[in-house]
Parts: sequence; C-alpha cells; structure tokens
Amino acid sequence: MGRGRVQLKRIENKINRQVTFSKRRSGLLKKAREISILCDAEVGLIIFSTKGKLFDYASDSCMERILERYERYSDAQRQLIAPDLQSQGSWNLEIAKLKARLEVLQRNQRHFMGEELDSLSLKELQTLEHQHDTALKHIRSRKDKALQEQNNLLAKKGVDEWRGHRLIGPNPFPNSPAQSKPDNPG
Amino acid sequence: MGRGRVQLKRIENKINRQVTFSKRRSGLLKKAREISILCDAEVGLIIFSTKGKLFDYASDSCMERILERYERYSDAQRQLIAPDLQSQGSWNLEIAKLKARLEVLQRNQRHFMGEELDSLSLKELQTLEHQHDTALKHIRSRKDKALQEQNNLLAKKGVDEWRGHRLIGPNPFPNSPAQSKPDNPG
DNA sequence: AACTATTTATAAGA
DNA sequence: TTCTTATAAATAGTT
Repeated sequence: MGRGRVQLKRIENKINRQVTFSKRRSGLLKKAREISILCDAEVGLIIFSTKGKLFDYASDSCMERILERYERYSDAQRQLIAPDLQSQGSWNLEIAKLKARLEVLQRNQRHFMGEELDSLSLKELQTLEHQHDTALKHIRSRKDKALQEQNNLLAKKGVDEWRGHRLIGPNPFPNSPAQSKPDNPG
Repeated sequence: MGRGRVQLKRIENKINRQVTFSKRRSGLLKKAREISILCDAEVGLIIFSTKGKLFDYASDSCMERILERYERYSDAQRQLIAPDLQSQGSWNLEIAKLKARLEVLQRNQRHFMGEELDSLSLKELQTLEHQHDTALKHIRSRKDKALQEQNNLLAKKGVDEWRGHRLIGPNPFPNSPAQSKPDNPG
C-alpha cells in the first residue's frame, strides 16, 4: 500500500527498514485493537524490534491473562503429559535451573573474554578462535558501516559550514573514529 | 476500508461480526507475518474468537520463545521500576533477578557472537572489537601452548616406540607434560 | 465465496 | 521525525 509494490523479504536498507517498521507497527497495533473491539475477540500482540525493543497490545484483559489462556490452550492440546510434579516445591527447582543456566553462560562468557582457558581442550580452543574470527568480521563490518554513516552525516553537515571558509584539503573529515563529534543529538 | 465507514464498537449483528472477524483475522495475521519478514522483527500474535477458538502467528522462532522473551523483558522492566516482593514471598523476587540477569548475559553473548550489532553504538562496537582482539591473543597463546604440549607428547611416544619400548602399565613419566625433554638423537 | 466501491494503510518523497 | 500524496491493499456491504 503505497507508491510501489513491495516484495515480501527483509528490507536491506536499514533506514527504510526502521521507517517501515515504525509505520507498520502502529498499523498492526491499530488493527489488533480494532478486531478485538469490533468482533469481541481477545487479542495479544507482541513485537520485538531488531534492536530488541518491545511493543505490545492486549485487549481489555491484560496480557498476562491472555498468555495464561494461550498456555492453557496449548497445554490442553498437548495432552497434558506431565501432571503436577511442580506445585509447591517448584520454586526451588526453577531457581536451581536458572542458576545452572547462569553458571553455564558466565563460564562461556569468561572463555569468550579469554579467561580460564586452561580448562579447554585443544579442539575447544580452536572452535573458540574460529568463533572470534567470525564475530570480529561481523563487528568490523558493522563498525565500518557505522563509521561511514557518521562520516556521511558529518560531511553533509559540514559542507555548508565550509562554504565561504577556507578549504584545508580534499578530505576535510579523515577517517578518524569517534573522537571528533560535533553536536550529537542524543 | 469498504463501502462505508465503520464505528469502532462491537458489531451487534452476530453474522456480520463473525464475517468481519474472519476477514480481519486473516488480514491481521498476514500483516503480522509481513512486518516480521520485512523488518526482521520477532512477532507473536494470539487471537481468541468469541467462541474461544484460538488463532495465532509466531515469527520464525516459535511462540514459546517469544513468550519467554516477553516475560523476561517484562520481569526485567518490572524489576527496574518497582522492586516489589509479590504475594508468594521472596522466591519470585529471586527468580525475577535471575531472569533479568540471564537476559543481560544472553544479550551480551549475542553481541560477542557478532549478532544483533545494530543496537550498539560506534563506541560500543569499538570496545567490543578491542575485547575480541585481547581475547584472541590469549586464546592463540594458550592454543599454541597446547599444540606444543601435544607435539611433545607425540614426539616422546614416537621416540619410545622407535626404541622398541612398550608402554604398558603406569606412566613412567609422571605428570610432567610440558617439561619433558626427550633426548634428541641428533 | 465473489465482487467492487470505498476506505485505509503505507511507500516514497519532502 | 513528521507531513504529504500517489498508490497499493484491505475490507464493508452486496450479490
């Protein structure tokens, strides 16, 4: 709906993707609200942006109730395989599970930071090294893009200021990183 | 969108309501799918009809994962805003804290793996890059040591076999892996 | 279910 | 981000 058809595939341009997300998000939330009111339906909508920000809508009854109902429904369909092993003492169990997960994650993180490496086998070390290489490639690529964007912005902004002033050289903004930031609207 | 405006209130005619529900439901599900694909967002949509029938959509990762993430997010937020102990006692609080912590760690880990980088600032990217460089140095150093040790072991084994010795039973060279100096024939 | 007159949503541009 | 506008899509009422 707009000036041109759109293919159903990820929008590669980051700016466009962000703008489209913003527009469609509000459209989707609006329609969720409409159907729930017009048709007396219970609706829960959860949206996480790429950046991990949450947007949600829940009809009259709160999201908690809808999710509960959903899980009851799912459970019912799943035929209730596991009965009531968890009722009272489940808190301890859940805490234990969470702690175990935390433990594993923290250990992983230390390894990623290059600590506690003695506990790793040669093969694990090689895997780790490879993961770093891959991650670094992504990070550098993303960083370069960010730099480029910043430079473009600065250049655009700067051109006007330079007109009528002295020109120092062909490239007024050498690739120096985040050091020189003029007014950065935050 | 249709022949006549529609007021945002429950459609009283049952038949109309049912028909509208059916049409709008498919529209809503379609749009949920579109935004998740176009904008690379994680979307979960749950619809219960008046009659209690369930319709839902979840982007790539299953609904379970989205709901989990939603609850982690909510918990984390609630934790930040109101550190209230709920009715059940301190268990909930502890679980909430652990979950919030997990959320942070998992996010970190994704960044370490070179994922979800869009949410990072240029400066954060540079820090991340530097951490990787440091970690890689440690890992490579440790790996090289491990390789050396392995070579030493192999070399020793080779020498023994060369001499026609058979290593059966207890290790004649108790725990001195790195130090071992096989007499070099040469 | 189809059809179609209209209203809405929204892509692109400013 | 916000507004504007041309167009694509969705859908209300009809058949």
